[in-house]
Amino acid sequence: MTTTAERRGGRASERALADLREAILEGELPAGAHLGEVEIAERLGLSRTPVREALTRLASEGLVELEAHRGARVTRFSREDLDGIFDVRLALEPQATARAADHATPADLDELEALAGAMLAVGAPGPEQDLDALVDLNRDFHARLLALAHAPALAAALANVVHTPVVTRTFRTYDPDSLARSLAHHAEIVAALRAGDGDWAGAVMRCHLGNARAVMVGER
Amino acid sequence: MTTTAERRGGRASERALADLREAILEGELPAGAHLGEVEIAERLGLSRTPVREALTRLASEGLVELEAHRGARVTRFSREDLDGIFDVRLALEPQATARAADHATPADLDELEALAGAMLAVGAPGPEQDLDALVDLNRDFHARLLALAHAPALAAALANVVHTPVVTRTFRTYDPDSLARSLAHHAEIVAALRAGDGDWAGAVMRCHLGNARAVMVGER
DNA sequence: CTCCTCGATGTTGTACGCAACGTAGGGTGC
DNA sequence: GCACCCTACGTTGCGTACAACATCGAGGAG
Repeated sequence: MTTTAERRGGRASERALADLREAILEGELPAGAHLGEVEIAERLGLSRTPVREALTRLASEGLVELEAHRGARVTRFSREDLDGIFDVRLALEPQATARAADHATPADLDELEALAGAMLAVGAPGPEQDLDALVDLNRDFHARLLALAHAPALAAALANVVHTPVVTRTFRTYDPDSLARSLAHHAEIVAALRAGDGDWAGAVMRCHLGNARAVMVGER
Repeated sequence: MTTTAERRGGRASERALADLREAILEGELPAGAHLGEVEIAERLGLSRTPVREALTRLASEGLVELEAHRGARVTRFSREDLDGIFDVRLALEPQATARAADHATPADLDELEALAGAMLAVGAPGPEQDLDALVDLNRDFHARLLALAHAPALAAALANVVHTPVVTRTFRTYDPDSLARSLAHHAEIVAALRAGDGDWAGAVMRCHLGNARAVMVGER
């Protein structure tokens, strides 16, 4: 969501960026892994140039760390880092959610509700449960919500720090109760937006983040 | 303050980044100006490669916009953009200021006080007034304050969006009363921190930003 | 045996060259 | 006279080659 820089490089550069990001977020490239430019270039069938550009961007997003003449490493997120990220989210996302109430059209709300519904269906305990699908749906939901706020600076601040995917990489760490709460929050946010009550929506988002923080960061 | 990515490229790349950033913030490269890679490369006596890397980073910071096969342009900030930036600052900087109260040592406070004092001296009306020096002092003050919060994620979120220098490019737009208030706020923040009162310090920062917003954005 | 120095090796940093893409201008057809 | 197409130009995107730097290992001196 580096809005403008994202659509550079018709093909290769963008592909390298997307592939690397996915590999990191998917856990395929574990935290602390060394990323050699040639290694990645060969792996993707590209030259070093676009790979280098992709690494530069990932570094500015904070997903990798660059050390001069020593290559790049996948960033290691400590418990404190994660906690700090939740501080930022709590400072910004409720506000964004509240603003979404002023801009959301009925069509927008229908889409959000569909996502929330899908998450409830996919996340319900039982043999049909698919926690991986949940990750994508969740990402979509939050992204759309953020877009509805019509606050580009706010969205940029979040995008460049939160690494939502890192934080929301998996729902497997959620215990059943927390997961149920999380899914219910999405639906409640839509309800609040439908009611045009930004304060309510923002409050739900705060609950949502508090719940997530407890799961991911643990005891404070 | 892209902490890790900043110290890449022993010489040329970093130089290009710094020079370009300064040129943009100084107004030497006006908003909307077209930035050709070869043009900049020749101007700095470098190859296109480091220039290209610098442009990529500036784009991810939001200072320039990249259009595929069409080059880079200096970002144009609208009034709404500026307003949105202040929303982010108001959401994050008071919190950071409050946290600084927990970490600041007497030595830190002395340095902050020195900066605040220098600003009062340099900013006082009269023949000695130097509004340009004020910009650097102000940048220093806010940067140190942010560092004292010990909240890297928060600092990163701000750095990647606020472009403090863009916002604080000049104090010439301040009327005498607003300027006096602004300078007094710095001193009051130090006082609040010395008292160990994070809430107070955060409140002053909110005032500080509200005052600045009124000057820079105008009527809401 | 330990420490220091020096070389070998692999990496990143930079420069340059070619190809692809977008744009603007002139020319032609209607 | 106007609209459309086609060509020529300038730009960026990518690949490759070379140079600079950092690290690690071996060898020798103390």
